[in-house]
Amino acid sequence: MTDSFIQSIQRSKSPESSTDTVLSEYEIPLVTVDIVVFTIQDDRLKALLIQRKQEPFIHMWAIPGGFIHEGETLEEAAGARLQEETNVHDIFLEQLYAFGKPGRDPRARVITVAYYALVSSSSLKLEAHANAENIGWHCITELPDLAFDHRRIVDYALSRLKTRLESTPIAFQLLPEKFTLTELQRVYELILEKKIDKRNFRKKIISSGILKDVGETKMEGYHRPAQLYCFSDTSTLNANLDK
Amino acid sequence: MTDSFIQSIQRSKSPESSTDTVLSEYEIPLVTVDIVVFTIQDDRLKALLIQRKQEPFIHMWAIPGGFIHEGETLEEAAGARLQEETNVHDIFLEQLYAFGKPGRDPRARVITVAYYALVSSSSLKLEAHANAENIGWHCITELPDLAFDHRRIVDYALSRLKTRLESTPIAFQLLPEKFTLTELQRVYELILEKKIDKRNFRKKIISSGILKDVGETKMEGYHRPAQLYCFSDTSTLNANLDK
DNA sequence: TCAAAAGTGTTGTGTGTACACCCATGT
DNA sequence: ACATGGGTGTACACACAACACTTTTGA
Repeated sequence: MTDSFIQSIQRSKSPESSTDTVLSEYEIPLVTVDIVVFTIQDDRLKALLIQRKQEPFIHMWAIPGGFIHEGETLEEAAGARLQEETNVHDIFLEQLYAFGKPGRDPRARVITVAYYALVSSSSLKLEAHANAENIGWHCITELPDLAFDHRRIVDYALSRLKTRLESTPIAFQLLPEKFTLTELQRVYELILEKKIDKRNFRKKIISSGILKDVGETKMEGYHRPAQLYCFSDTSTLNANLDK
Repeated sequence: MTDSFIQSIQRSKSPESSTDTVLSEYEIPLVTVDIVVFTIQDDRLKALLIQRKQEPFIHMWAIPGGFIHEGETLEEAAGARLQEETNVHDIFLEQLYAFGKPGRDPRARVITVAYYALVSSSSLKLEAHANAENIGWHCITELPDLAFDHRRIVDYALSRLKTRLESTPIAFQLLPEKFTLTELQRVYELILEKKIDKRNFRKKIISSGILKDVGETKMEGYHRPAQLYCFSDTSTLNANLDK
């Protein structure tokens, strides 16, 4: 995807050149989308990374992404490239920021529109049958060195996720449809990286009215079972401005 | 700028075609920057518009913008295109959002990275010697029909401006270096479109510590002169993530 | 009966809001 | 002396933070 497309552009547009900044002659920047995918797995907040098989940054890890195809909106492109590389689909996406500093891709002028995505811990079994072998979840506290400016993009995605979590109820995107209040609180604690008081948390969440008590309980271990809740209003979450 | 460049691209890349979607054959979207420039003038919040001289949307109003040149960061491009069209320079810029829905420009696939800018009412004498005749400030409550998806961009810029104003002290960018508390309060009222209590406003601003009392006063009319203040810390405002 | 997590209330502190009068100035 | 906007303090409501014990279950 990204790599082979850049190579084909380089071949078709400038066959005599083999250097880095081939496309800058045309003054037409290329545009990609890159996606920081978050999930919660094994009680850790993790991001999805793919190990590169080509230069530049060969063998380094990168976030998934690729070029925008004809007829796609930016958000559709982000969803489609993600599905091609990971098989996850129909997930929460929000545009983060456009990164376009000259030199961020050594081959050409590439502007990327970065997104972040949240996937439920229950739906993430779907990944790992991608084309590449080396694709995996990495704890955000222990990321390897990343290709391009992807470290900066991940850092910004994380900071956006934190602020969003304090203003809108997006935590549900990281949980299965039915969840306990303790599980929900754990999502907040992992993202905000701080302990939260159980009583205050429950009071705030319940009084906000965004939860529905599904009449069921969940047993886990040898102790009192927990009430299951679901999110009541998914319609308010879409923040896509470009449709 | 945008128009002549698209025309030259169309000529050079596809001389036999004279239709709208010339560049989509190459699947390479073009990238522009567009800027919503706000100021306060005559006790109104206004945005800068330029009347188009070409198709499409000829004679309609649009926000300033243009293509990204070689070697420019996105923010530099926004500042440069703005200066070329308006002569304002060194102003506050913040990236808003990337708009890239297919069809938003009928000629070609164009993705725009939108910015908003704030200019001081004292520095805005500089405009109006631009190349075009029809460039001017329009009250945000009485905008004409805008070209492309510019109305949506302006609306989003305004909503971003409101939320930024409640979280960070950017109002100073719309005022001269020295200002009175009443002038500052008026900026808040015009942007947030609501009356603010004078005592509560002054309490909050003063206790936040972001203002410095310059020892001077300002006389205006036949009444008690007002204290002048300036903003104490301009270093915390830059939100550019791409540098 | 024990272990382990679920569930529940009260009190203090700080932040935002509502509200009315005196002050300094030029004419 | 008056008209005009500049400048100030207090009381109430509400949101947030701190904090400890009882309940339910399976083993």
